[in-house]
Amino acid sequence: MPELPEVEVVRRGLSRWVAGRTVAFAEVLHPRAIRRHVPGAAEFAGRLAGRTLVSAERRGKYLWLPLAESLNGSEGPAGGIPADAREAPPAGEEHGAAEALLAHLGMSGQLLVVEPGSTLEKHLRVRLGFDDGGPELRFVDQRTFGHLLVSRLLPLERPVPEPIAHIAADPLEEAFDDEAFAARLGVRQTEVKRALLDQSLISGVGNIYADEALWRARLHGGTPTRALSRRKIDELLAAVREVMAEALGQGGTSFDSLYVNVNGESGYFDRSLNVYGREGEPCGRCGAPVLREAFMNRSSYSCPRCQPRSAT
DNA sequence: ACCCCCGCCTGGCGGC
DNA sequence: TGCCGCCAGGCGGGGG
Repeated sequence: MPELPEVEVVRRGLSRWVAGRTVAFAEVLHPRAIRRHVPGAAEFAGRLAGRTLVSAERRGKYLWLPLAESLNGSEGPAGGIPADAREAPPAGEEHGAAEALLAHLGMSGQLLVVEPGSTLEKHLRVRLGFDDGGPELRFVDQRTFGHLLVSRLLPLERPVPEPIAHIAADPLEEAFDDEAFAARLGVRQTEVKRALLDQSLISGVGNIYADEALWRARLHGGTPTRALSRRKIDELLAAVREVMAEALGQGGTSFDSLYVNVNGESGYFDRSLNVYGREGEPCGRCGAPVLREAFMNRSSYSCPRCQPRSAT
């Protein structure tokens, strides 16, 4: 279940293995995977053919690859070498990219870099081949919550694809404004866990890292945001960043083989989770059994002693 | 405008 | 053993 750290691991893989390469063909094997690309599968494939994937960008859980007209002018050498030596230029400008290939992995999406001849994955949805004859990029997604599309890149200070203009900066971006976030929490009529999951306030935080950050900050998710002091909000943001940085250091969280990084290796941060999925197990801080509560047709996990409902 | 919550989709698995 | 139904997840959009 990819959240921000896992998506960042994938971005790095794309940056290393795919950036700078030119698409020879795109093949859509399941129309649902491109359902948000309104003009449809044929248009999607046509839009990508011949374009160079300039770089790999991320905001929250979204990934995008700015598109340029072919950089090399013509086809590269056959059996080409992966673009691992060069970090491609940043989004847009240098090559005038005004469009991007946008991806959201949903809960089971994978972007795999594999040899062209290799066996097609059972849940393969979209396939991109390159003009250098090197490894393909494959979008594999069992539960089809993820999707790909090509869209316009908005000419902002940091260009972002049009469909995600409403997604807030994530807490690992320099552009994330702690003070503005705190101010918005101060006037919201909602609970802190709902706020953490609201991608228009802060992006990239999913159910797992919300629970882990709340545990670290000793906050119950049901606490009204207006009850939080500025200091407590700072603690919470620090906790979010901490848990994400640790996960990133370990290559992302993985509970099963559904999540793998761009080369097919699983992360293992799940061994480090303190409360998520640990109902009944002792809290690592105080020993009280971890509590599981229903939340939005799923679950929240917390320590009943370290995270009392009234804490501010 | 703000906030809440349903529905989307699939496969693994628990229970009968 | 087989089948049914529940559960997981992010997020768009509709309803209140």
